[in-house]
Amino acid sequence: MYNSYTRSKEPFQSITPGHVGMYVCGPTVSGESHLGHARPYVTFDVLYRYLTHLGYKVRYVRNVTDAGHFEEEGRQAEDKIASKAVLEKLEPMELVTKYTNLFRWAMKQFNNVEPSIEPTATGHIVEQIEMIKKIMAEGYAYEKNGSVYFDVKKYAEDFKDSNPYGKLSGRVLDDMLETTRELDGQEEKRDKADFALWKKAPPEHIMRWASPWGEGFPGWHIECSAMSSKYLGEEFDIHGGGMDLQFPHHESEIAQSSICHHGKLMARYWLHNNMITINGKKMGKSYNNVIKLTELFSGHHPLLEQAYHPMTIRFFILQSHYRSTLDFGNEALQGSEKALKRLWEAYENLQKLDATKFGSSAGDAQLDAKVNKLVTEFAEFMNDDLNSAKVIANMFELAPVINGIKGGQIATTALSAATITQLQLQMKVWLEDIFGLQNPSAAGATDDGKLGGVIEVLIQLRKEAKARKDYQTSDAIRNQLMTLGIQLKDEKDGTVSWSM
RNA sequence: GGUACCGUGGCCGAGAGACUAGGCAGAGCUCUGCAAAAGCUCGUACAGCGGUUUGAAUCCGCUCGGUACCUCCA
Repeated sequence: MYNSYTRSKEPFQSITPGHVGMYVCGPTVSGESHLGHARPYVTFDVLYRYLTHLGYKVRYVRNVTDAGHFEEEGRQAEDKIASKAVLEKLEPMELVTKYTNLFRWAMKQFNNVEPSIEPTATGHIVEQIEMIKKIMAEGYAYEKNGSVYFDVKKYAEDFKDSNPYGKLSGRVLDDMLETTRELDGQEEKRDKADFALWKKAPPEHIMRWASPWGEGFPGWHIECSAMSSKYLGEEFDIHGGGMDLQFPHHESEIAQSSICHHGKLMARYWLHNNMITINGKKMGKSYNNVIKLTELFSGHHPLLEQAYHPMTIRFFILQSHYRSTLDFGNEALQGSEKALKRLWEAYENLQKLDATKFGSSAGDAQLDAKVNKLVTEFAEFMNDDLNSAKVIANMFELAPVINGIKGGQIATTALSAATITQLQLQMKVWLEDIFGLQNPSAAGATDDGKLGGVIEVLIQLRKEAKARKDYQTSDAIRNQLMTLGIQLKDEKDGTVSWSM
């Protein structure tokens, strides 16, 4: 896997054989998650699933940033209606709970496995304060007016041989000191590059805790250092997150942790996913171009031509490499939607094949070898820096073979029973277990399969109409179901299948 | 301004010195009562200009265009 820290691909080797500790930076729950947030959590979910599949016991920690300096989105607009705003004022924890729940709901829609631990920043104020105290005791932080800042310059000098400041993000401290920028609280810092460990809370600030330095709240970076070491130890295997977190967030984490843990580098492998873009621009709050996940699922957004199923999004993400930017577009998403549908139907066709009907040897040795090669390559591609795009490309090369067997264009004697069995197994493992994909057209779980029963009745009626050559009736049934989004297909063997 | 990165056929997107990536859309054909689905076939792309090389989309240089980070950010 590609390690951002060393800027090279490295073979993965866990610190403790058989075990993996993985920390992924979670969301800031001051507002609703958007499409951009889907990428890291799908990407690292697949990594988690893959490592688990490989037999590792993985402890996956993904934090929830629910403390800090933020206001509810849209609040400013509401403030214009001043009197109303007072009445509708939300308790900070209420706000944070609302968006945390919404985030978890969205993760479930994506079929992301729940992390082993999902620690919240507010639940670890004590740990963060302790860590700040330690950094101060070591002489790498100073207090000013109730806020505590990290002394980057001192760290950079003392740790230049172990974990040099700027190594992860490719930054030169001297260059950074030259950038002029007016920032809040800048005048309190000894140096522009310093960052806050603890911030004094102004009277109107919604979240505040008591600390040795007065009432305030933790700086953004300290939570990850504190919580990762608490649950994964001073050194763990994988640290993941979006590329935009590389600096200053991850750089700061490294610095804080190095001081508290005797110069140990907190994580061995640093993985960063690239951004989802929209018209070539990063999707982000500050660009005013976000599409929230709820909007994506419902289709209610001016940029959306239709609603998109969470599995379409998941598949869309997996069709590209995680370190490339991925450009959003209706045409692209619709392409993914159709592609996934076709792939999934091929997969279902495959699982319906009866392996015992295949011979012990392959009638078409060349095709048989090709199939085996394509399947073997799944792991090869995934082992090369998680290239899910290539794995999926192989699956699409297998689809015509599967459909060909079903459709009769390929003889059942062409492939050996062993190959079919292997194909069935591996497709299941990769599609469902590792990629975490699900049938995108599955009927809602609520109808208990009643819909299927109803459709079977209609299929039977249509069959009878067809038998007496009453094509008007049979076509009417088919067409009317089609307008409801249910498609009937007359199969070659006389049966009728349907999909949504 | 500093530091990286990117520019692939109508769209999305792999690849990275010689090999058809793949998907969607489009065209033709086969099967079919019709349709859909499925299968088969097709497009021969790598920003531009130079250079290195037997050979470059892939390496080097320049030009043009774009993005990200340097501030909260997935």
